[in-house]
Amino acid sequence: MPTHRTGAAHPEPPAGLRSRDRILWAAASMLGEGPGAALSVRAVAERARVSPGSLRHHFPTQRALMDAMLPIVSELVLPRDGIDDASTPPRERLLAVLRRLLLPEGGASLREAWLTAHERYIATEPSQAIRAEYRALQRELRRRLEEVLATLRAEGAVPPGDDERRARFLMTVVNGASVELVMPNGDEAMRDALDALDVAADAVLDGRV
Amino acid sequence: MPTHRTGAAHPEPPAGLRSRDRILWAAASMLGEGPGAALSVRAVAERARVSPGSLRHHFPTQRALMDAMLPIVSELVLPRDGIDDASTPPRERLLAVLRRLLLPEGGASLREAWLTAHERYIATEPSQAIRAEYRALQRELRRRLEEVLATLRAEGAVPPGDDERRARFLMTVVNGASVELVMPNGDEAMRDALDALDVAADAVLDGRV
DNA sequence: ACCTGAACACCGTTCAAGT
DNA sequence: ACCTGAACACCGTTCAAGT
Repeated sequence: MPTHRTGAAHPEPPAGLRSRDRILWAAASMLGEGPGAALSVRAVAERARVSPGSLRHHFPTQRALMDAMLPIVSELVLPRDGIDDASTPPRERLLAVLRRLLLPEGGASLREAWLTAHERYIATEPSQAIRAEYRALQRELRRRLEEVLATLRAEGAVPPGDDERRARFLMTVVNGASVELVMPNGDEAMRDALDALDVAADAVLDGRV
Repeated sequence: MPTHRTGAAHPEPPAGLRSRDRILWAAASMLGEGPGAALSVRAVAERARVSPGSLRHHFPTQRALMDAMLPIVSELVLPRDGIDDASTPPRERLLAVLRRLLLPEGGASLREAWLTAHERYIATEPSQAIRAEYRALQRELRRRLEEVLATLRAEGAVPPGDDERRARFLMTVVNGASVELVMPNGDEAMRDALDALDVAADAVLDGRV
């Protein structure tokens, strides 16, 4: 029985794209085709009209390709900021903050961030200074989250309550979602992570926390 | 360069075991060896002193083998104590399950567990088999969580709703709390982690999710 | 029924060779 | 620097053939 590789009806990369961008385009178009679209080297390379070797030249490992895709995907999913923009609903503004906490700024790789954090804070017994550094960082992030909650509370979008506790809870959920993104979950990981943020945001906005 | 298959020092299956049980024994012993031990057909078959074909005869798919392993593994991690004991309040029972998910059984170190998970799933590019293993394990844990939710729902302690979504959310919170326990937070970390579980459990029990 | 081992269609990665 | 395509060492699965 012949293979399914009939050469038919593959979407073609837009003309004028450089090889590297054709690869990103191909991977994006395949991710967009829903779960089950395996991002295999050969499948992506074929759609990008590029050899496997060329793909490997631009993205030395399959993981590197995935890491390069994350910012692109999240850019499509993430709304713009505007935390003080009272014209956008409070829920959207809170979610935007949580999503930005979840995904590193500037297209940095989430996996890189985890490798660094692991090395620095877990693998080797952290020194007193490093412990302090970590805690200061966490405190700052929580402080900013509390600010956002205070803003929303001033608008009446969040009922009175313990903002610090709420912020801690939201941080925990963000951390959990982050773990699940860096673990070898499937293409549905991003959807699940964002869904967890939705649930947490709703719990806070409804004064359930 | 020669392969690593030196034929050396593989643990031998206990004598007198039937072929099917040798396979389960081999898979269990490999899971117990920590990172890098992929549950591939050939590796398991070799350790079980059985051909790949024979393995496939007893377990028609790799997924079937994993499914046969999971109850064994998850029983070690998540013993189902008094989940059906209706004399203790539902909230306490749910919290007990979440806390057992948070903390490794048998006094094992949470940090050890993280080091292993990091090594196995993040640091080195996980193979297809290891990815599948991780996802199967997560699926099994979530399934057990759904069972608990269904039990509580049958008692009227949890309003009707999407139990799978709730289970996913609870897993995310547990993961987040776990990260915060292993990170160099202060002595308040345990209090905060347990508090996050409280918040999440309340959100679910109140039908807020 | 149980088991063997070769074969098939994949996979990610490496690499000598071209431009 | 960029790209090719073959080759390597895996993977899960199938299957004719044996007992």
